[in-house]
Order: sequence, then C-alpha cells, then structure tokens
Amino acid sequence: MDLIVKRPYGTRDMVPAQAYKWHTVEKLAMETAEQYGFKEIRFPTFEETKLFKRSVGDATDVVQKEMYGVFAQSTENGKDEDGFTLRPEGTAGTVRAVLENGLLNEAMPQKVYYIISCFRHERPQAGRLREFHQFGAEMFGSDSPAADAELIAMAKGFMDRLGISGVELFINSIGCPVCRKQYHAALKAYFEERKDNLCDTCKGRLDKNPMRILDCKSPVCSGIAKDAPVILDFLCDECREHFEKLKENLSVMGIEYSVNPKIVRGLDYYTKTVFEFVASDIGAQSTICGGGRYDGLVEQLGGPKTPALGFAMGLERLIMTMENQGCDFIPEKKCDLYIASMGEAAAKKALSLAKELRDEGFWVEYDLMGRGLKAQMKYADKIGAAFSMVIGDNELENNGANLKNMRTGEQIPLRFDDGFIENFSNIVVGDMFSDTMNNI
RNA sequence: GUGGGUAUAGCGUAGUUGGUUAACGCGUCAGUUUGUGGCACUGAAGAUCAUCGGUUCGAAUCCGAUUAUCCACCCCA
Repeated sequence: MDLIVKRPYGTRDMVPAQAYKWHTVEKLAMETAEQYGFKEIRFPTFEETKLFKRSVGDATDVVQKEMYGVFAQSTENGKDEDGFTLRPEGTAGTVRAVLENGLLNEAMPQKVYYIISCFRHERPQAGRLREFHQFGAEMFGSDSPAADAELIAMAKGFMDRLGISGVELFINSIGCPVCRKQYHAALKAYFEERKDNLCDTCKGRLDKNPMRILDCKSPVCSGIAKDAPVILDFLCDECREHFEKLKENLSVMGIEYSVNPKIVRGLDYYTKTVFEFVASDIGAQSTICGGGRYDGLVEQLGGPKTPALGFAMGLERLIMTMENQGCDFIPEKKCDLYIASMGEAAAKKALSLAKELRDEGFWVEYDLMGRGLKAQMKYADKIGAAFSMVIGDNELENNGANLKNMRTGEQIPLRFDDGFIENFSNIVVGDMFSDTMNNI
C-alpha cells in the first residue's frame, strides 16, 4: 500500500479488535476510582509550557528533551515566551485545574482521577510510545500516611480487578526538602570520592541530582552505588515516622511491598513517599504504575500550602501485562437480531421492524449490500448475531416470521402484531440469561 | 541523542547456491440449482517483493544509500 500519509512514529491506531480491551480497563478504572471516592476531572491536552517547567522540573529529562510539540502561543494575551506544550504527564494539569477552579475550597480531601493521553518525544520501544495513555489519581489536603496507603491500595485493587498478578510493589521515602538536602550532601561526598570510576552520564549527575546515580544501570555505577549512603538513614523524625506509619498501614491492608531505597522518580515534585509497581513480563519498560507524595507542588504553582499525592498508570503497559497473563477482557457486545429479507417489500418491512426494535434498545441489522438470502445468513453469522429472521412474501402474507436462535438453530414463530416487541424481548433476553448461566 | 535487528497481498509467513507466470495459511468476495449461517469443496479479487541507485545476460534474492518500523540504552507510565 502506498498511502500518502502514515501514522506518526510512536503512535498507535486503536482498531475495534483492540479497542474493546481498552473499554474493559477504562470501565474498571472508573469503577475502582469511584469506590474510593475519586471523581473524574478533565483538562486540556496542552498547557502553557511554563506549567511543566515549574512542576515537573526544569532540569528533568522530561522537560529538557522529551517535551513534545512545543509551539508558539498566539500573542493575544502576551504571555508567550514559552508557548504551549502537549502534556507529558497528568499531575501538573490536574493541580492547575484544581486550583483554577477553586476545588481546594471544597471538602477535604479532594480526590480526582483522569484517563488521558500524554506525549513525550522519545524513541519508542516496547511499552513506550510517543503518545501514550494514563489512568491517574490525585488526592489533595491530607498529610496523613493513611492517604499514601489508601492510594497505593487503590492502585493495587485496580490491578487485582483486572486480573493482573505478579506485579511487585516497591516503596521508598525521599524525604522532605530539609532532610533531603543533608542526604544530597552526604551522597555527593560519597560519589565525589569515587568520581573517576563513574560513567560519563553519572559524572554529570553528580552536581545536578546525585540521587540519580543510584538508579544507573551501568554495572560499575551500581556497584559503587551499592554501598552509598541510604536516604532512609537521613530522614528527619517527621519523614521517618510518616514512612513507618505507611508501612504499618500497608501491612494492615495485607499489601505486600519491598522497601527499595533506589526508587527515585524522575520528576522533581516528589517528597516523602514514592512508589512503583513493576511487572516482570513486558520488556524493559516494566513500571506500570508510579507515584508518590508532592507536598510542595500546590504552593509552588501559586496555590495554598496543601499536601498532595497521586499515581499514574500506563494503560498500554497494563494491557500488555494483561495480554501476556491471559487476563479476561469484557467481551464485545453482539448483534441481537439480523433481519434477512427477500424482495423489495420485505426489505421495507425489515427497515420498519429494525426501527421499532432499535427504539427499544436492541442491536438490529439488515442487508445493506444487496446480497442473496444465503449470503445474508452468512453475514449474520459473521457478526455474531444472536438471532436471525427471514422475511419474504410468505412472512408478509402471514404477518409473522420465525425467529431463529443462531446458537441452537431453534426457530420460534413470532407475529408482527401488537405483542411483537414484548414477545421478541422475552425470547432474546431469556436467551441471554440462559447463555450466561451456561457459561457459569 | 546512541546502538542493534527487520522490511514479500488486509494479517501471518515461504521463497533453497541470483533463472523466466512470486507460493501458502487466515481474512474478504462469489458460487456448490430451487427460501436459512457454522463444516467442506470450487473459484475470484488483492503484491510496481519499502524506495532509489548499483553489480549482472538476468535481482524478492548480492552491494550501497534513503525511508519506515521493532528492540535496547537513556528516561519514564
């Protein structure tokens, strides 16, 4: 095929055979979020670039090299120096929208969730796309470790509902600005002594963000990092207590976790708790959920000092995991009735019957291809119609037709008179019931 | 930004040391006589073998470049 345009690199088309899987995930995400009292929030796909620089962090990779589609703002309101950017994540936009709409004046905690697409200009690979989708949740107002635990529980509960297993939860605390500063100093001193052996990127990290070196995959660096000072030893009393309480709460809820001091997160706004859920079977990009607390961000964006926290899940990675593990998706709905017709008068009858039944909420189809009876029946089978009905001269004359159960082959006479809808729906709904009973 | 791999109908693949009409499965469409799908059978449509250039009497096959795409690094969901 020689199309004049192909889809942009790193994007995916969601064809019907794939889209129904997304419906499952989206539906269960919404249901789960609502069980925990989260309400959906929607916000623009693009924001002023400044928002991401201020929140995600000027020095992060996401802002420095992955900002996708930065484009000029029209000059009408004069704030044009940074233009707009397609959102690389959801927290920044959520916080902005929550503040701008005064949601923090409502009952606390304020809990919102979203299902969005995000954009990052990276080289695509397994589990990483330039346009990808997230299910995220954010909570504002609570500084209690119970909130951290609740959020983690919700993420876990959601994955359980999807039928995903074998996902490991790692937690860590990266402290507050006060204790982190001390830790940074100690860490820097440690790496400074061993500077010559570090890889080139890590040498650069030494000044900007020494914690990143802990995360380095290079065997040499990770060897050095193994004996580096651990953040948990530097936490101030408040941060330490917060972390201890979180662990207690997780244990009470029966959620298994490992403390992993190397979890750092690449976004600047995190404080105290950070966590990741990691899958083992979807390739190198295995973090399917990441999140943490960001107690300073609301204030940093011009709002009142408000503790907050959240997580985001990668929907593509989630679905990939489900596929690998053979998890069930909610099956696609099937056509309730296919009306096959022979002759022009019968075709008209099909039209009016279909209209009546569709008004009652049924999925009804009839021939649009000018096919013969046999071909119409074949089509009915292909689309998975539960019932079919043939209308020809005889049926018109008798004012009734046989309703054929495509699964059993059974044919039931049905009249086109006043009781038509009611009789039809009794048969069809009854069959749907017995079908589900059979499956159980 | 840095590596490595791949490129043949809508999808999945075969194509032997270069040799003439590029094969197969799935899918699509139409038939297998008279008003009924699934199974089987028959047939049809559908590919300038990613593109451009080179080697050769001859290239899907060898070489080069380009493009696309995949995986990995980096980073993250």
